[in-house]
Amino acid sequence: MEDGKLTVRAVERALDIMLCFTGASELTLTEIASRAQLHKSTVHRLLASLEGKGFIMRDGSTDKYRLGYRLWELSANLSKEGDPGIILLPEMERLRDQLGETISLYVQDGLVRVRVQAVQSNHAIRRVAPVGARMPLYVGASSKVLVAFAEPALQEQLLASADWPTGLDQTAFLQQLSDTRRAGFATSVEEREPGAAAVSAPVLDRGGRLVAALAVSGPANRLTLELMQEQAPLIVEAARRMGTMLR
Amino acid sequence: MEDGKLTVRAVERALDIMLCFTGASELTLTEIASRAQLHKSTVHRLLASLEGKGFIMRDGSTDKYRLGYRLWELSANLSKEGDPGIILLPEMERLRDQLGETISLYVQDGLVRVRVQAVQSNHAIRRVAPVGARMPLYVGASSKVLVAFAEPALQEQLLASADWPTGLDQTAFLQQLSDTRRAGFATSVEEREPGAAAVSAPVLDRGGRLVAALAVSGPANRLTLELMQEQAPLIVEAARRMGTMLR
DNA sequence: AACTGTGTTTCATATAGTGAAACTTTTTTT
DNA sequence: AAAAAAAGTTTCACTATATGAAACACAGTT
Repeated sequence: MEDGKLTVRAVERALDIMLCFTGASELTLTEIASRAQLHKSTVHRLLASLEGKGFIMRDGSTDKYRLGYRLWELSANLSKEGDPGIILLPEMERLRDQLGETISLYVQDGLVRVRVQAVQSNHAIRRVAPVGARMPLYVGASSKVLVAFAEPALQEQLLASADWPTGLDQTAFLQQLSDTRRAGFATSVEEREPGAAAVSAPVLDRGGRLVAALAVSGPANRLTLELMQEQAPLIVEAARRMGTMLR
Repeated sequence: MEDGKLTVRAVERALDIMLCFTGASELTLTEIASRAQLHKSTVHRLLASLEGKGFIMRDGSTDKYRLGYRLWELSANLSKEGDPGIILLPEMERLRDQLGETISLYVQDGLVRVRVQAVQSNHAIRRVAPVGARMPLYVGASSKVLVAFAEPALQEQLLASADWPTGLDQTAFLQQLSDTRRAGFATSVEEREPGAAAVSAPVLDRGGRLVAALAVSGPANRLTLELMQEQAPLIVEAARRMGTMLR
């Protein structure tokens, strides 16, 4: 073909089908066909293969397709001691106790970020509600970290996206990315949410690949820019330590 | 071919390659080829496809292949609020507080089970070490649950396995599976570990599919058979509630 | 330098995946 | 209830496409 890659089309299509489920919990065959730009019968065959190995399953009542638990089983292989979301929790709790603010962990997914783990500043009860929340990659400290340390292709994709907010300056954004790479962390004050501020540092695996962004967030009147600059080394260090826990 | 399934061979092979990583964190191309019974060049092409989509990555220093973080991202789609290992934690903590014993969550993976989450009876510090531990599917309360409620194919595979322990009666094992299905839970006393006992109940998703086994374990002198029978309904109910939290 | 072990690329071959269309089942509309 | 529309599934001829042998590169050993 035209691209120089030595690759298997059927496999890429099957993986694309799984990627269709980012943001959508269940899809019908025709929805998948339309999203992945494939013919119904092709999708049907690929789904049968995915389902047979447990990567896709069907909802008993709605008969729609959804991701299978095999993915969870395999993701337990990503860190030394099992599920990364679990293994990174103690370090996040330690940081929360140290700084007294809410700690979040984000991963990039397409052109959004997903909060995969969080511990609240409130010491009493763990608020699990916001885990799973999806936010744009355009604004916020963690977005800057996730884009700045990602592969360059993501930046281009993001800037070229049709969803880029009108009135958001791309040159300034690029400058912020460059600042983030140099400093090793990013801050944001009332970018995504009025009255909120955050500091964020990258969690890199042993190969130096970006895995997630660790963020400390709180009310802007408490988390001043000065305080965040001061606390940044602690957050960078915690993120570094979390990286070493991954395989 | 001989089986009636309409499926795509290349895709099944690619998925098999990912499944090679259960128990092994990193593998070389030739190791994968040998495990999956495929030719080097086939594996190479399939790996290139998997790597391109982030399902496989290469370790920077050793150059070996390992699973990619895309799997973790996708597994966040499996429960309503993100990573299942995280979302199920509060319910496990509640049960621990109620019964005062260690609570574990196991998923089946090939012919072993993996502890994907645990909360210790010790209230002070969460002991994260045993998460990720792998145990045989032949013995223990959770093994019985995982096999009893799995698809019948697993039972056959397990009984036919070359690793079946000599001196372990298959008829008795099948009887225990049948008892487990009828009762809705399983117990074990000093089966896997001397001096230890456990009760286990299945976590089923809304479609009734087995996802995991929830287990309460402790010293056999405290967890008598009578006490476990008495506590079983609580564990069954907690496992049921956990199932409803999954998508 | 010869050697075993990796990972990678090339290339002829026919297998194996493809998509149009036919067919069945389910859901919606009349 | 009947008709129509949509979703899911299977069949099948075709050739595009994945395959594996072999050859190539590129380490690390001896």
